[in-house]
Amino acid sequence: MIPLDSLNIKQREAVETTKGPVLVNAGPGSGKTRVITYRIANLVTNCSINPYNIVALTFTNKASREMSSRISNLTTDLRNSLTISTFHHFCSRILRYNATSINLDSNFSIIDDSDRLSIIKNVMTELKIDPKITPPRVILSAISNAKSLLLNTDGFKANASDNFKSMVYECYQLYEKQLHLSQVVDLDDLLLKVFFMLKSNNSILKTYQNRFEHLMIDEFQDTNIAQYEIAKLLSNQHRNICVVGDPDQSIYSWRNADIRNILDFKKYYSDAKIISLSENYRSSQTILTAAQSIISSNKNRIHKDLWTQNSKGHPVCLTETFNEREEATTILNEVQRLVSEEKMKLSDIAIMYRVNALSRVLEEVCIQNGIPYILVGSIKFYQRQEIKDLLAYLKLIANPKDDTSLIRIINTPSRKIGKKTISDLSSIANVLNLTIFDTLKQIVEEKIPPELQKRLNRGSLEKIKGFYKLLKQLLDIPENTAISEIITRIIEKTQYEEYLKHHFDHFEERLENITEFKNIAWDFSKNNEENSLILFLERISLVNDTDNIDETSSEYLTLITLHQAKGLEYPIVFIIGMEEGMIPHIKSMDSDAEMEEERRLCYVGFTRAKQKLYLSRTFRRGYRGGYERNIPSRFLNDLPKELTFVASEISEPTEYEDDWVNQEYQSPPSKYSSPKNTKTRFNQSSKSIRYDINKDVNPKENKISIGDHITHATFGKGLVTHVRKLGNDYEITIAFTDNKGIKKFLLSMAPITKD
DNA sequence: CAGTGGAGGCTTTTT
DNA sequence: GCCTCCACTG
Repeated sequence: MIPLDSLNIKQREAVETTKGPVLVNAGPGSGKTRVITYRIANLVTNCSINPYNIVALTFTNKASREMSSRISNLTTDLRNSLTISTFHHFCSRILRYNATSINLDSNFSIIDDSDRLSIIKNVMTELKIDPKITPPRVILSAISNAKSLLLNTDGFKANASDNFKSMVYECYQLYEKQLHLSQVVDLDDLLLKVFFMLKSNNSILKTYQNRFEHLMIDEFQDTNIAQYEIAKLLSNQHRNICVVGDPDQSIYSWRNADIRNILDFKKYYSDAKIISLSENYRSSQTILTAAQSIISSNKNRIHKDLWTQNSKGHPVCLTETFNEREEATTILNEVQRLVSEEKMKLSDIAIMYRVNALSRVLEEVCIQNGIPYILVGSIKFYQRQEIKDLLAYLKLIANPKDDTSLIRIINTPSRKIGKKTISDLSSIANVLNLTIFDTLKQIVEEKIPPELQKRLNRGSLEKIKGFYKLLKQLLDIPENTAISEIITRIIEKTQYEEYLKHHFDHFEERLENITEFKNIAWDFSKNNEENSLILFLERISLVNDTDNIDETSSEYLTLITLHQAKGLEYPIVFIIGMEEGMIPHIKSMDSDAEMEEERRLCYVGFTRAKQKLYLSRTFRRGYRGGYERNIPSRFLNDLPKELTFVASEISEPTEYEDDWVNQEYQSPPSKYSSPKNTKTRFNQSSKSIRYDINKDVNPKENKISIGDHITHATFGKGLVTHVRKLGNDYEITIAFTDNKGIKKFLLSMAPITKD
């Protein structure tokens, strides 16, 4: 038996209501994952349900791994037959298993975003749609949106009421035609095709309905219509469906997550038991109250009162700095202080931001200060050019019909097959209604009509024949060859390394990436008995880079976007860029719905913090080349003043500051309830003075500010990283180039000149 | 065909 | 400010 007495009453109710539909409205840190894992353990151990009959669906691989490992901590030996998977993985399996029933090759590959983009660009060219007037991404997202709403081309046509929609419809049709010809699917298809398969094939539907007696969905607020409808279909026989989510943490509506699912759930399952988890185990009272004060301004929301038994904790600290460099320096000083004085580990700390671009300065200052950091998901491994090239070769070996992959590598490494030849080849393929690979085959076997062949001149003909020969050699690699070995052969046959060395400055890094890729392939073969290339490719298509964060390491500071931070927690959280235009983002300002999502995003950020929450804003931020004056984020106005304090000596408005300090925003009065020493200490480490490039106080001071490049008589070139007032003088910190280190000087004494 | 340079663009990105 | 796309030239 699994004891359930460690759960609170509500959690226990959610775990023990095993029959019928259940909706769990779970606030942040209220033990959401705990409920699902205990529920599964309870079903298996206490209710004797066969794990084979249970499925739990998540959104990320990370979440499903976490769930698996937490369940195996509770009970033994049931992970194997349990289905814990992401929606897409789950559907991919169903689709592959039953592919032939819908006229799809079970070797189908899954295309990524950039493949989709290049297909849609071709489609648009064919339809003579100007990509400057209608960006391909717009069409693509319209199609993706349609698929998420379960509109296939026929369904879309019925709704194509205006000019834009009929244009999208034309593109959608051709796009689908190309996908079908290539025997590939996009990520949305995994859901759409499974839905229509289940809907139209009763025997397949019955098989799965019989099997899945119990179905659970994590992060239900993030489901789109397609996912929800699939879940409904699957659970309609046993009706044991349990969904867990938090509408206040819905931050992916721009990816078609649909909050209507929660409302519909209550309507569709009128007998659903609705359980709210409102005790928070994660954050201090102060953090929770601050977060509530942000979210409670949303009008379109179901009211929910969170509470915690945790102590009041530290006040929320707002730091105000002049610009983004000073912001980074101030925050990283505090990070170092937390590590050295408060015995925090770097892995306890995360710095969060709305847009990726904000990580740049943080990175620079981390490097200057020697702080190791992990930048979550910036340049993605599988999106690197060299990896994409090799993947394209692998995909082509698995499925030679895959035109997109073929076109990607037909001239990589260079085989002197240019744009003209490729477009001639595509047009021939188009006329014959064949894939490019089959067209090449026909050409080599001299089976194509001479008037078509004439479109290619003799030179191009020889080159593409050579390419076909190469492809044949790759296709002849025996099927049971280890994937890493296949990669090695591809590299040999195409002389890919020589290509890299010849074409790129930083080829060493690219070679390292390839080695890493081979290692991944090797690991995969080791852990999967069937050495299937298709499964390997599927895994990669459905894996994202966030999955690779190593949470066990204590060595690294985390830099992460607010979106990516959902589902994570850290003892210490910094959120930077609390400015109008940043959070809330400027693009969300003309829509109430989007503004509410920004608020939820901010709420998600706040509720990641367990012990201490720091917010930061700047007066000016160098962003996109400009240097903008910033108004504090409207969300700061919602914070209870008694819970916050401002760690800044530069926030008091002066005569030349007035124009960029928002009139509405007032610095909190100094009677904060914060422990005095906390404030003082933090201020010591951030005693940066306000300096203004326009102000003429001292001619020398005017010359030097953070970010300036200077030359020192002894140490040479360097970058000013910090300026702070020291008596009547200024202490400046300079990071020198050529590994000469970081040194501090008195401005009046230092033999420096500005470059 | 390949390599360069200027113009324009720009949130977030679970799978 | 940086990256991507394309148009032009060798």
